[in-house]
Amino acid sequence: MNEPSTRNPTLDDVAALASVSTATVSRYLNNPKVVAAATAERIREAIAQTGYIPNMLAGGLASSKSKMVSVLIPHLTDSIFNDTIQTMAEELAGAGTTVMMGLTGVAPERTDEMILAAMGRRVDAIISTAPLGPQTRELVERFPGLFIQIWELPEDPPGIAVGFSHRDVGRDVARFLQSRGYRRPLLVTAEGARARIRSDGFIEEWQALGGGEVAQAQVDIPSRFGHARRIFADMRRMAELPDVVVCGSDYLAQGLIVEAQAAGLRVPDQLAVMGFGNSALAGAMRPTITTVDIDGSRIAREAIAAIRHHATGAPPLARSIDVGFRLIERESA
Amino acid sequence: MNEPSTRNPTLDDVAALASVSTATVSRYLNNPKVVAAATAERIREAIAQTGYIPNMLAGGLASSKSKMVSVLIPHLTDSIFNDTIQTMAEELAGAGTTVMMGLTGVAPERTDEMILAAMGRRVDAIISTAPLGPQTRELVERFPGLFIQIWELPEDPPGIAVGFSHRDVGRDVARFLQSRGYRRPLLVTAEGARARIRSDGFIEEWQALGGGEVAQAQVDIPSRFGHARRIFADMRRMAELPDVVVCGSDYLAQGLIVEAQAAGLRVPDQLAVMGFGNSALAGAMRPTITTVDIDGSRIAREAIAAIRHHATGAPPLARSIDVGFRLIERESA
DNA sequence: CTGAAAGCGCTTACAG
DNA sequence: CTGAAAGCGCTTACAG
Repeated sequence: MNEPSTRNPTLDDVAALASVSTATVSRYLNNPKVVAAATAERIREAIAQTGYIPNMLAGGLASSKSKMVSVLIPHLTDSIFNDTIQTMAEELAGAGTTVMMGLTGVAPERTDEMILAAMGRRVDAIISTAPLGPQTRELVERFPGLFIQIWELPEDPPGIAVGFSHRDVGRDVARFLQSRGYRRPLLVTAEGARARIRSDGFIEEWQALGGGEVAQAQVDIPSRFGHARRIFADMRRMAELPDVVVCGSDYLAQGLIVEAQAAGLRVPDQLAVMGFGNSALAGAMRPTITTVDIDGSRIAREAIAAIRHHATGAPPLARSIDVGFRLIERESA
Repeated sequence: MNEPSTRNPTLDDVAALASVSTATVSRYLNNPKVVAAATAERIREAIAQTGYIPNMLAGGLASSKSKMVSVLIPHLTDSIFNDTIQTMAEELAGAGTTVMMGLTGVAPERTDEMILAAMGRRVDAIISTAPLGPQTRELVERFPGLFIQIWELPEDPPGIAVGFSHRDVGRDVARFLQSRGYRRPLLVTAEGARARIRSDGFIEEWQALGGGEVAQAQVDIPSRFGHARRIFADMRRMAELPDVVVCGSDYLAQGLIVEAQAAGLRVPDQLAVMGFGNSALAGAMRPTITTVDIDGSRIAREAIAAIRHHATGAPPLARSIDVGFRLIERESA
């Protein structure tokens, strides 16, 4: 039961105990069906007896497949990406691949650092939610694995992209709100390229449809519940109150509903609120929040499918995968 | 400018270009001050020219220091651990260490899998929020790195523990609520060992202080905003309405406030609500949420300090680090 | 301050 | 189906 155990058992120990070569043990580990049943049995026993745990650093070095994937997100708290990451981590873990998490924050140089770190670990893929600057792009071009940009669809992605059109989201929301009869929207935009594109899309369509001026307010990224107090306070100082507030996240939308109600306004009658992301709370809030559903799990699954496809050596099936979005009408707008 | 670049540049390429041995380049990379200034300069240039990115798989294998840390949490969404993970990832990244994220879910066997994966990658430390079963414990005992259990303080942790006493939290909350004059608490407990210990502490103290029966309700883990509807509906069917609901998270507390208000109850006058975790929304909600603050960032920093200390080869300074907690009185209870 | 060389623990053609 | 052997790209005593 108790080995001398001064050091970790290695492949050699297992091979010796099973009276086979290390090559055979390695094959058993990576592709069990190529070894004879009787041999496999002996190896299995030897592994159990030694308590062998394969050293994936060595394996990765020898095979130049690290079975690691780097996932880059700006932050964790109130993150709209959580479903994507969660699905990613779960599905990959099932396949023996682990997720290396990189928090890029808002500063673009952090993204470069994290990509460098990922490349240093020879990850099989980098999945990034961060829009790339020109410098980062150069770096990524040298990455031998698969680079997947998610949650947006740039014109000319360095690797492949899995996401949806933020401009179309903005447009659809504009069309929806006008058809509902709203006339004085307030657009609360977080810093960041994607939010800006949604806003542009909104304004474009809003005015193309004959809508008037669009009021705007800024919050820092990510747009959170806590932003609502200031936004609402500022709003009350406007010459004319907006009739609908378009938020960059369901969290902020929730915050605005709370503020409005605390001030005695009925939602949506006196103030409508629209969210983004369809997080779980959107359907559970009172009133339930009208929002835009993004299938974050599907983004993860498409990314993983692309990674698996890439692993076969085949060229990508598509450079851009559009998972679309769905406007969900509920009570708040 | 454009190398032939059929393969990644290696240490050898850099060494050759700088006319030094690979040993010297390696030293420059890991401990720059031991190489002569002039040599360092040549190496720096060679690195820039080749675009060399060190292969940390090889480095880790040779040095048996992977510069990776595995962080195990049950899930990402609405997670009370987000601050801890965020701080951890940020501080470690600054030191060139990366975080390998393991989502253990609720099933204990997933935890074992993730620990095995971490050991296979020869991580320097495993930081886990999951309470350990006997089987896992055996596994952990063989882990040569530092095992850190966080968010709780078990009697006899396999490595070290950084957390606080959940029992004391329960007791303090009981004492606080009785002193505030509440008499009919409803305890909403999530599944999971820690929540149970807080509940036990609460009930113990509540009754020691002469309080009567404590009503209880169950939710699955983690306790979320969305649980509130059912809990509130069930509550209304109780013979006598509770006067305070003690929640396992601020999210659930928020949900109950929303439900109560939607039903026309004033919080806290007709129904008080108490949260747990002091997430950002607790201070921003209306009414603001009375809760228990856990300094998640500090837990991360203490864990990192322990890892650094461990790296020097010294024995741990303490097996248990209690970061405490703070009851924060706000408006909701 | 620097170099030659062994070694870390695997994988993978190649040959049988 | 299996083995011998080279090689993956680093680090680190050891010696100078």
